[in-house]
Amino acid sequence: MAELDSRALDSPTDAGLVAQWRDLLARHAATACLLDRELGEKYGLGMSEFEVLERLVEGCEAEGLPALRVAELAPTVHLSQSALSRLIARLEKAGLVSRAMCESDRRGIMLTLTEAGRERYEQARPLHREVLALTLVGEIGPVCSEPSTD
Amino acid sequence: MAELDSRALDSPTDAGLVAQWRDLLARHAATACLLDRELGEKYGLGMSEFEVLERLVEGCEAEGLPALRVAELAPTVHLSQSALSRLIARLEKAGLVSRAMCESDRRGIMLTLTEAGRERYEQARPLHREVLALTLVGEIGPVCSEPSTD
DNA sequence: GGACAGTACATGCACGTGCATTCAATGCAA
DNA sequence: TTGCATTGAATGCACGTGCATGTACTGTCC
Repeated sequence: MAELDSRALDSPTDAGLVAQWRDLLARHAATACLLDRELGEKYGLGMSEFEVLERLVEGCEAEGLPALRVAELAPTVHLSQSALSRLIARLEKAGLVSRAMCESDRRGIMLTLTEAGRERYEQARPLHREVLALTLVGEIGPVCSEPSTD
Repeated sequence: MAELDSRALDSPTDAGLVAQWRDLLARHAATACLLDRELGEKYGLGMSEFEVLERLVEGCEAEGLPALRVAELAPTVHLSQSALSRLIARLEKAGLVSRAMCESDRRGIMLTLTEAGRERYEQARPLHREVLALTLVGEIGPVCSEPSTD
């Protein structure tokens, strides 16, 4: 007879899902916001910029190559293709990466981390880890640290 | 002698944090993207719009009041004050909520869910739960469902 | 009462994002 | 070889967001 109640209730399963989702949302918001603020303030990097630099470092170390294709990078960062393209343009303008045409497939773009790029990454990493340790451990506590709720 | 290695390595703790963060990022991206796409396509609601409607429904049910102050709503949605203000303006323009001056404190705004607003929420909720069930359970699997990676 | 700091919300502005489109290069088929 | 669908990446555009600011109102201290 539940259909008589216009305010349908969540099943226990759904309630759990919603709780999980809200916790995830809160953690994401807190971490992303703090990360953006801190990295931006101190190193001129956004969260995604840092992420891309990190993938670049890892990718190069893993394959021993000095460069990585944008197409390889794309699936690992959660950005649309256009957003990634512009992000890379920003990094290049900042002198942190350099774009070069890929010889084997001239549609592709090879990304190389510049010396400045690697340095910037190495400098920023401790702060990045610090933020994660701060926001990812323990209970989410009270409703904490929304954007502009310093 | 770790300082001789220019590529500092993460401590085991940090590595775990990073893994946790990446999982969270992936889940958030997948869920938020799908949620936005589905709710937007079928009910003309963004993820945050739905969230606000839901808080409104819950808040009213909890307090038995027909209205909620924006200030009460703010800390529960992970949006800046300005973003929330505009989101509410959108909801009002769509006829889903109505804004009224708060008598006890004339700076405040009382939000009321319209009949259309409640209906829209009730209609959209099953899809919302469906998406959560789809993206939140189990391992994150392969790098899945970035925006525009249909 | 009058001045003033603080709060609640709205708005101008710059910016990052996604979608749709465009352009170049590739692979395949006829 | 020519023609055509496909892929990699860049770009025009609209839109949602955060920051800084503005406006209205409240409470307090004098």
